[in-house]
Amino acid sequence: MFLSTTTHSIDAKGRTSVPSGFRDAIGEDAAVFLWPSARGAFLEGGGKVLMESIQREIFDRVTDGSLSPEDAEAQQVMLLGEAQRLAYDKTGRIVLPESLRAHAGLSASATFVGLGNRFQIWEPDAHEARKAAMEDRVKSSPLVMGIVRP
Amino acid sequence: MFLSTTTHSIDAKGRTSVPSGFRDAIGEDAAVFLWPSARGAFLEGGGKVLMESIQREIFDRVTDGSLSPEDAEAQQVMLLGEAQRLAYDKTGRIVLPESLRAHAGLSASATFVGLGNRFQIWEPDAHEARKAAMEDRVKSSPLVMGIVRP
DNA sequence: TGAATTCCCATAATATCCCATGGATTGCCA
DNA sequence: TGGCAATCCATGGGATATTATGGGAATTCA
Repeated sequence: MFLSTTTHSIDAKGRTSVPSGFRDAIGEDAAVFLWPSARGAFLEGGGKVLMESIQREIFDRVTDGSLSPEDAEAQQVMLLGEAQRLAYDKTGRIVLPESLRAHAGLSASATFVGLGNRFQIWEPDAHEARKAAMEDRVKSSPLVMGIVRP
Repeated sequence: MFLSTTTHSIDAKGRTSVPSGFRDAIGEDAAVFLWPSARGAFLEGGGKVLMESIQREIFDRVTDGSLSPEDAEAQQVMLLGEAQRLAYDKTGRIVLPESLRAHAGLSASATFVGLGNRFQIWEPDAHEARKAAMEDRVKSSPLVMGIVRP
């Protein structure tokens, strides 16, 4: 499970460390999958399990009729087509390709945000701003804590 | 799994490199299978596994009645009949036959787009245009990233 | 024999590996 | 429970391996 938020530096070679907790969550296949979010200037990602779920969910939704074949292909192009598999080395680092860095406006450092089955990568300042917005929203949203099924 | 989008040059001999990530996804049988798409000016393709799935799916759909024998034969003629098996050499290159290059309008370079279990090959500019259209479609499409079933 | 195709080698750029370091945390034991 | 040692983690830098691609030699086919 991808949890907590940490910021790591991006060195001259474009390398950054995948948080060690994230690596534990990924397991066997020592790689993260990243793609530019269609919803904003940040990256979305996960492990092999997530990519396979996404692939299957798109397929299943075409089968059950909740997604047209055209929409499905659009999703595949923008998500699978834009995603990259980045294997990390023994020290847990990946090289962030220039295209991904550009999409998220990353330069000196990157903030990894765990969201359970997936995670996001933000430019640190952008994440601060977005977190403030999220905080307000939580205050006016239905209570989640306390009604979680045991 | 076929992922990400990369553009490779086509040299004077008609050669182009199969993206290294695609070669990893293909495995043992060092070859790609390509055919002209019936849906537009691009090529569709995959590995041996994909071809076998397609063959089986056509068969199964005739068996369960969701495809008439006549439609099945049409699919076979246009897909299996037009497909070519292209083995890549030690450096990972294939020669794109003239007929395929013509169908997709390829000249100096080719854009490989990974879509999970299969991929497409586009003329780079055509792919740019198509991607822009897909982006719009994704924004108004029912599937929202971030709610993928765990 | 000529044209096309396949094979092999060369190269530059890039990505990956490996070792090293310092800081922080954890564990251990008196 | 204080403090020392061991471990883990993030990160820097140099060495090594891969990748994409060009060009020439060898082979095949008609």
